[in-house]
Amino acid sequence: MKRSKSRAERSSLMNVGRRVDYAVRALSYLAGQTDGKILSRADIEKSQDIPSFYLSKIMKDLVAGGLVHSHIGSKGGFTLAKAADTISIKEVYEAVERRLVLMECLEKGASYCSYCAVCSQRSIWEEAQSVLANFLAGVSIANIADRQGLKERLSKTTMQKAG
Amino acid sequence: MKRSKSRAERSSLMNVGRRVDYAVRALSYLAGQTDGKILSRADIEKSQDIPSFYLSKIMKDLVAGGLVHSHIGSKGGFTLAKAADTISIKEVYEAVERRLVLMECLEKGASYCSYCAVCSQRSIWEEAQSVLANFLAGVSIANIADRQGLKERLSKTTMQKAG
DNA sequence: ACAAAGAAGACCTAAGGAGTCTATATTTAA
DNA sequence: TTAAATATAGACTCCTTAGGTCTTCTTTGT
Repeated sequence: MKRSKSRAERSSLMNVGRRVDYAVRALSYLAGQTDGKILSRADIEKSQDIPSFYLSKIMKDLVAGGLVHSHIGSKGGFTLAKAADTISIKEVYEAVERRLVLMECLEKGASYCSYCAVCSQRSIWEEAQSVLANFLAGVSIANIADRQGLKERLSKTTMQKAG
Repeated sequence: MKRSKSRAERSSLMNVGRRVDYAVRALSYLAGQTDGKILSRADIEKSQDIPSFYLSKIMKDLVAGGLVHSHIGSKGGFTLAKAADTISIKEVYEAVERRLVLMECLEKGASYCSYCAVCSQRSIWEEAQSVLANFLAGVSIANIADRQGLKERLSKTTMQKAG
């Protein structure tokens, strides 16, 4: 019974691409709402210039990761599941991509590289990884949403797209 | 006149894959030689369990990056171009992959994301990137080659492959 | 009942990573 | 002078993935 690989089984390399970008923007936008207002996918997509429908896959991961709540049905949408200052960028990355791992051998061990047991590179990447992970664990969505008054700019201009 | 994209123009995302792994192993192996002995591609490939011919593309990048010297012709091969303790892992990464950049917007700016000017995520990834880059700039091939006596193990056992 | 949402997942395209191989230029050794 | 050994350069394949689009089903508010 063949089944497609889940996200977690796939390549475990660092990839900070559009998914992460969109996820952070969506979460920041939700964080900027007053009294936990429910926002629909289409609303978020429009305000953040995210391609139509693409966000649905990302929000699903954020829901599964416990970062947002979804509200099904008419007038439904999304809200943050916890305070913005308790959502770290590391969490976001891991929710929408995969565990934060720099090199495959760090997850797969000898099944990836038979020299694993005597490898002197391994500890280097392990350290590099934790340096990075610790940094990202220390930055929250609130840090981003508040930074330089982004919240105000967002609500005032509705982020009109630059030329 | 169409030409294929150079490595530098391609996706600029972090990718610590086989290329980097092989490059580090090859350099460590060269570092472990006495009196700058010349080693052929095939020799390095065998000793480090790197797929046949694959190393040629990697060594080309390391030569271009000034990390190794090549010696063409019979009895030719490769030697380090500078002392192992002056070759950082960051240099190696950038020689065989691309500039160390976590998120595309950090290189491409507004051509990647039109919100670049008001983006509050940007500085986060910028900081994360420099945290990582600084760490990798502080680790050298010599650190890896010497670590836990790898040099001795390599020369003694010629790295017999595990089961 | 109906409309407005999310959930789930199929589908497509382009690009990139990994690996293989061949033709050519260059150098050493016999 | 010739043959062997070697790097150089690049074509080529295979497969996976990122990004994006769309459709169908289910749930919910009015």
